[in-house]
Amino acid sequence: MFQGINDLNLDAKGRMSVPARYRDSIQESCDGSLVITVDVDRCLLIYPLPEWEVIQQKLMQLPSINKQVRRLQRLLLGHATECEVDGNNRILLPPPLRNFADLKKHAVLIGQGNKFELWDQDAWEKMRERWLKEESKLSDISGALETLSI
Amino acid sequence: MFQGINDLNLDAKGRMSVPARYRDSIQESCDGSLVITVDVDRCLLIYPLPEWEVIQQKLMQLPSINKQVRRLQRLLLGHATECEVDGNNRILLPPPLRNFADLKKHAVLIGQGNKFELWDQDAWEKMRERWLKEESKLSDISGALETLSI
DNA sequence: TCAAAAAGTGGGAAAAAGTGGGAAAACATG
DNA sequence: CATGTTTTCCCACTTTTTCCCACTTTTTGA
Repeated sequence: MFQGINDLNLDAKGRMSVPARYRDSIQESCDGSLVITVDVDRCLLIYPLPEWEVIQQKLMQLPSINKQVRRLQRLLLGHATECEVDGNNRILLPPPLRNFADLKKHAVLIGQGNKFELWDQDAWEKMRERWLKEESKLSDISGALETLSI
Repeated sequence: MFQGINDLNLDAKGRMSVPARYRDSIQESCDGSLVITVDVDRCLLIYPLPEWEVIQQKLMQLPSINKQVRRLQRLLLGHATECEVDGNNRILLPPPLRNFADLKKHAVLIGQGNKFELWDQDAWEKMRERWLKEESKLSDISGALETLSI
């Protein structure tokens, strides 16, 4: 179960060091084998390999005659790349994915349950500001959130 | 059950000392394991670990295809960070969270039942003034508040 | 009012994490 | 097949984090 936010720096070679607090958990769940792919919000998604395999199955079972499905398959399956954590607890981000998410030096890694999201720092902060503004404008919530008490 | 308001100072390393009156209760309910996350009002929320786990379950069971749900998950799960009370009864606030709530030296800790809220002092005072003004303008209340008797 | 205890605060040293970069290996190119 | 480029692996240095000690201030109770 991944959660929490981490500011981090990519080095000149495009490597990202895995925050210490997730190391044991990653080692245990996938022995350092991760799968990185893209998200429609222009960030990267990082799954432990076994978790990814579940998602992959689900995606492939969808009816690919459907345009929206086909698009999602192209994005997620098409960009999925397996990466290993190296001896210094870093992962090398493949250049095409790095470009997709517009990752420069400053990045943000966010735990999201079964996966991580990796954002360019500027992009993340802008997005977050937008959400907070929209959230505070909503005078009322609807649907699934109506009974949520935090 | 946490209640009450406390002025407190963060030290240069971003540590906050836990007010003496909550210590026993925190020790008992979670053995010093707390989870800190963010609130849409730009303060931090501090839960005893077992309390947080309930919230976490609720959040993860929501349909993440829903935009508003996804946003809430990103904010709450995405920022949730486990922290331990140290030997001197302090907790170290992670820098990304400290920045989010714009916490400087002077802060305010507010008991809110199953959790605490932690505000920057200036932000808290401004916010409170605003609420009081708005409240006095509203001639009537609606919805969930209609049957409340205080 | 004073002394003892508790709470709050500052800061230093050891350990861990993060970072840069070089050399060897693998790959690609003419 | 030789040469130049990229990739991978690993070493070593720097920075950050963690843990703990000690001092100051506040509270408590006699």
